[in-house]
Amino acid sequence: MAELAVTPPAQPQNGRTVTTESQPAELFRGNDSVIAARVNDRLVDLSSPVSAGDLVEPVGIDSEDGRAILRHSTAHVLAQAVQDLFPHAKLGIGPPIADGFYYDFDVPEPFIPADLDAIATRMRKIIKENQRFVRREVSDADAAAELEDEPYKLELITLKGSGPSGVEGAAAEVGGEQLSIYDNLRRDESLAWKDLCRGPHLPSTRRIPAFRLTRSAAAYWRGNENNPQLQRIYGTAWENKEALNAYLERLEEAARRDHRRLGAELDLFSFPDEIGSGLAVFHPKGGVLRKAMEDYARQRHVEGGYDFVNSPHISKAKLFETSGHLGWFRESMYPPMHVDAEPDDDEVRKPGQDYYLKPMNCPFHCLIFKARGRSYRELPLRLFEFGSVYRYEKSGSVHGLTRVRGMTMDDAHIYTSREQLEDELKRVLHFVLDLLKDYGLDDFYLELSTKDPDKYIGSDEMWEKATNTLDQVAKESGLELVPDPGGAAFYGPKISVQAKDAIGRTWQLSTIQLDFNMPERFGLEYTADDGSRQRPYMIHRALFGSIERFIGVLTEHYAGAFPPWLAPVQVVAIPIAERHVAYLDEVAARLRAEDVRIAVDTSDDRMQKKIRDAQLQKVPFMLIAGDRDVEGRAVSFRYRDGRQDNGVPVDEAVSRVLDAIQQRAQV
RNA sequence: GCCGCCUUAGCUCAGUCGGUAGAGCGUCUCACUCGUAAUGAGAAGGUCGUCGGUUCGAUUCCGACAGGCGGCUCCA
Repeated sequence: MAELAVTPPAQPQNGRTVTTESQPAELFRGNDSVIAARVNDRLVDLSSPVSAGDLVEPVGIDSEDGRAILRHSTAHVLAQAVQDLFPHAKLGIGPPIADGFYYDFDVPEPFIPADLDAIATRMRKIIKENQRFVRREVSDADAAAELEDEPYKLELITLKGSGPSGVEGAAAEVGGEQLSIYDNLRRDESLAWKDLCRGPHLPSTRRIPAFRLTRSAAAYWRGNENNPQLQRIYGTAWENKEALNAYLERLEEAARRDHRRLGAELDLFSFPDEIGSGLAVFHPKGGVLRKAMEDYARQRHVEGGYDFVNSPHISKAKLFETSGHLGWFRESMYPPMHVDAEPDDDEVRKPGQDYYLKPMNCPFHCLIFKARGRSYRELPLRLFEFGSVYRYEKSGSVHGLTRVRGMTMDDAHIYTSREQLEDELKRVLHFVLDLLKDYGLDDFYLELSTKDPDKYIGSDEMWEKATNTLDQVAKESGLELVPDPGGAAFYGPKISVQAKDAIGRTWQLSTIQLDFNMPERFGLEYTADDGSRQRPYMIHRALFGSIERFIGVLTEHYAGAFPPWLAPVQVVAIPIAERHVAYLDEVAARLRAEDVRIAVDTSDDRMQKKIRDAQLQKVPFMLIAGDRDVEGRAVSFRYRDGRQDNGVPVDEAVSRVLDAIQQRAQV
C-alpha cells in the first residue's frame, strides 16, 4: 500500500497528492461508487499508474464525468453483444451523450425491436461475467493491423491526424495523440472483445448498475448525408435503478406534455392531411391563445417604438434574386408558380414569370425602407410585422408545431446608423429577454452563430465586424454565451436565445441577426446630418421565432395548464344543480363584461363530471355554486391542482380572477 | 431527403390465418338535479389513408403515393 499525504485544505474535496507510485484503485479501495480517477485534471482508469506528486481525485459514478464513463462503457458492452449476435456487424462509433449513449453498426438488416431485447439479454450476460476493461496503448500501424476487419475504425485512425473535426463522438475513440485499445478480459483472462478507444472505462462490466436500450434508428456515418447509413442503437445507463427509473419517468412526463398530444386533447390546433404536411390550422381555443399572445406582443412593440407594416405572401422571383434567397436558400423554398405565360404553338407570345411564396420577410421590409428617401432622423427605423412565411422543409424534419412549413414570425427589421448599432442591439436583446419572461420563460443562455465558410455573402471584414459587435453585446448581457461556429444565416451572424422549459429542455426561440449585406444588395441609403448618403445597418429579429413554435414550446412548458391570461377558457362556472344556472349566468355576465373568457357548464351532467371535464381541459378557475353560495352571494373556487376556496363573495371572486389575468400570474 | 415502423368510428385502440368490422371515451336522445375528477338507459357514427396489382372475392397479400412516429441530415 502506498503512503499517502493527508489532503491539504486547499485541495479539491477527497483529492490526494500521492507521494509514491501507485494506482487510484488502491487509493479508493472500498468505495464502490468511485469508478475512475482524475489525475492532474485528466480522467483516467482506476488501474492507471500514477507517480509521486500527482494529484489524484476520485470520480464517482453519480457525477457528470462518472455517468459519461459508465455510459461509454455500457456502449462497449452493447457493441460486444451486437457482435456476438451479429458477427458480421462492423463498428462505427459509440460515445456517451446527454442522458445515455449510442453505438453505430454497419449491418445488412436494420435492427428490429426483438433484436434489441436479445441484445439487452446478451448484455446482461456480459455484465454478469464481470469482464475487466484493460487499456493498452498501440501504435497507429499496430492498431490498423488489429482492426483490419473494422473499416470504420480504420478510417478513424487515418483521420486522427486531422483532428476530430466534424466527427461528433469520434473524439471518444481517437481523441488523443496516442491510440489505445481496450480489451475486455474474462475472469480467466481470455479476451472477450476489444475496441479502439480513448477511455477511460469502468474497472469491469459488473459495475454497470442499471441500463436500458431505448431505440434503434439509422444515422449517417460521420453525420454526413452523403455517407452510408449505419444502424444506431440508443441506450441509457445510470448509477442505480432508482436513477434509471427517474429518467424513464422524465421521458414519460415529456410525453405527457407533448404539444402534439395536448393540441388535440385541448382542441387547440390540428394538421389536416388535406392541407399538407407541416401546415397547421388553429381551432377556436388555439386561436384565442394565439390572439392573447399576439395582442400582448403588439402592445409591447408599440411601446418599444416599432412601426407596424404588412407585406404579401408571394413575390416575383426578382425580389428573391436581389435578396440572395434564390441563390442560397432555394432548396428551402416552395417551387415557383409560373403565371401569365401565353404559349402560341411554336412561338412563345409571352414568356410569363415565376412567383415564389416568401420564405422570409426581410426583402419586403427593405422595399418599404426604400419606398422613399430616408433621413437619419428616422433611424432607428423599426419595421414590425406578424409575417407569414413558407419554407419547404425536408419531409422528415417536419415536426408538430416546432418545425412547420407555414409559419408566422413576429418579425422586425431595424435600420440603424453605425453610431446607433451597439445601443440598438443591446436594447433589442433586453426587449427580447423581458418579453420572454412575461410569457413565463426565464431561464436562458445565448448562442453566437458565426459564418458558415461554405455559405455566406459579403466580405470577410464585414462578417468579422458584425460578429465582434454581437459578441460584445452578448457578453455585456451577463448570460452564458455558447459559440456555434458555422451556424449563421448566409447574410450575417446571429445571437439566438435558447430558453429552458419547465422540465429543463432547451429550445431555440428568439434570434437577433446582424446584416451588413442586404442593405447593400437593395442599395438602401439615408441622408445623414451632414447631407451625405449613408448605408444603414440592418438587424433582423424575432422573439417568438415563429408563433407556431412558440405556442408549441409554451404548451409543453406549461403542460397545457396555461396561466389565466393565456388560457383559452379562463373560467368555467359549474352549477351544482340546474336551479343555480341563472345565478352563475349573472356572475358570468359580470366577468364577461371585463373580457374574461368564461363558460357556464349547463350540460345535464353531474357536477362531479363537470369538474372533471374542466380539470382535464386545464381551466385555471372553476367557479362552483349551489344553494349555500346563492344564499350568501358567493361562489366556490376550485383550481386545477384541486385546491378549493369555498364561499368567496362574488365581488372578491371577480377581482381575484381579474387580478390574476392582469398580472399574468400563474395559478 | 435518407433508414425503420405505423395508418381500422371524432379520439384511444381491439379484430379479420382473404369472405366488407368491434370496445371504451366523445356525440345525440331520454330519465336523473346531485357540494368538489366519470349517473343510468338507448341511438347514431366506419366505401378499414389513397390509387393500382394479385384473386371468384382485398380492410387483410404485393406495389406506388399521401400522412404520421422514432432517429439521421437540416432548421425559426
